[in-house]
Amino acid sequence: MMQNSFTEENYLKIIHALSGREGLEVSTNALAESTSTRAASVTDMLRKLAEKGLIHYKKYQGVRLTEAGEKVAINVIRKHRLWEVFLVEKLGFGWDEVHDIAEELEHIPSDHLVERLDAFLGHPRFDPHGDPIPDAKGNLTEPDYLVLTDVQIGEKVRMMGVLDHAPSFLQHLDRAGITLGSVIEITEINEYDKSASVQINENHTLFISLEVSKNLLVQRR
Amino acid sequence: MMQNSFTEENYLKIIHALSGREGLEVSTNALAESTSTRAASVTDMLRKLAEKGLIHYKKYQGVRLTEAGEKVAINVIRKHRLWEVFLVEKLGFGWDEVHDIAEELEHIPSDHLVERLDAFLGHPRFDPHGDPIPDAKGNLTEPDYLVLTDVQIGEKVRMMGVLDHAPSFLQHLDRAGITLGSVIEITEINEYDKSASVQINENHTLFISLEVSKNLLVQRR
DNA sequence: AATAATTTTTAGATCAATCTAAATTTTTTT
DNA sequence: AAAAAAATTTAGATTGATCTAAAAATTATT
Ligand SMILES: [Mn+2]
Ligand SMILES: [Mn+2]
Ligand SMILES: [Mn+2]
Ligand SMILES: [Mn+2]
Repeated sequence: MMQNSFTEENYLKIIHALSGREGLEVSTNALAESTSTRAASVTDMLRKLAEKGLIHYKKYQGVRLTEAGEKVAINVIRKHRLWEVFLVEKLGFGWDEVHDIAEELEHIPSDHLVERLDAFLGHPRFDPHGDPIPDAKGNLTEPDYLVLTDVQIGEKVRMMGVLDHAPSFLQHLDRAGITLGSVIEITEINEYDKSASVQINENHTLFISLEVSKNLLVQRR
Repeated sequence: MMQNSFTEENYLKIIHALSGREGLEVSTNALAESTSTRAASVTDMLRKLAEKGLIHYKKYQGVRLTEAGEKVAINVIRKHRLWEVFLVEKLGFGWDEVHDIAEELEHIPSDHLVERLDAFLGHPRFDPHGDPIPDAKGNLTEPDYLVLTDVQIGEKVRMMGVLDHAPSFLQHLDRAGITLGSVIEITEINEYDKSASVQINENHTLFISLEVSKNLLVQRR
């Protein structure tokens, strides 16, 4: 049986991400957007992936992953996140620098390698952005965090992840002193623009915009 | 300026290997052999590499690397060997298991990554097979070892590297208890087939065939 | 030096992944 | 329910890396 190409793996990973935990149908245009290609190219690839039994595809109806496709996608995600842990924990990269490199490393095809890397890293459960790492059997459990916009004034929550993975956002958090595990207390919310004053780790206060709040995943304690 | 593809990098690396330290011309057929492709495909690729200024190529005359091509080739070799060190030293792979994986990892394109990996590994000078690792500036100095067939009876030498990198050969050495750094003393050479009796680390004796002797690099002490 | 053998290149396809432009289908609006 | 708009697919090209078969150039042999 033939291997999947980088391109195919990227499609599967993106379909997984876009279909969310409910496994909704993903549209051709959404994929064109995410893969930075044209809709016509997406259609071609969808026919191929369907051919290989990796997606359910009926013309004009959008796509979902098959069991087989889901397995491939989750394995790519596992590799991506393990490599990110390696880059940050072992090589000293910042969390804002690792995505693009992991985007390449995730396609290195060796089960043996992944399992040894996982052991070397101490079987981490989360990547540097707080995203859960699927286990060797392909189980991926998304913890149900809340978005900071759903938190009331006075509540103390813990920062557990981000929705936006863009370097610029991560660097913005660095400058604000917000990292995974930070304790955040909302002290004030401005009605006008929903910007907020927050206290970080009970020691410094700062303003954050709605844009930032919308991209922070937190947990009640 | 466009990046070099995996394929181009592999060609450059192979041209480097085949042209040896004298920088001899490499033939189309030799490349076809090494790349497991047909001569016609090689010709196509050579035109492209010449176009990009990475090789000197005149039809029917064979090829040599340009300065630019040499630089790319050495960088790929540097990455290959650093990743091999990582796989053996950090992930616990055997020296017979790492070549194919490094063959993929060598193409991951990030200078930042290579330099951090190099530092993480403690700036190793040699890979798990005894091959020298080029430095960050692209200096690659081949130590001049001798082949075991050039050693006399009674001489004690140190095992420094291998000419054959095939897993089967490396496993054969494992079974024989010969590793990098082993002290080898030739106690007898059979005229008929040039097989030899050798003593390893002053503690055990064994027979090795000419085939093995021809592939062992050693150093006088 | 002529002929034969070998090596290398050219010609013409194929396959994967992409594109643009045009056609078709679905969805939304009137 | 038509018409208009949007989304999707098809048709036909292009590019990179490969192939086979045939032609051309080089090298070796008589
Ligand atoms: Mn990727
Ligand atoms: Mn991540
Ligand atoms: Mn390679
Ligand atoms: Mn090696």
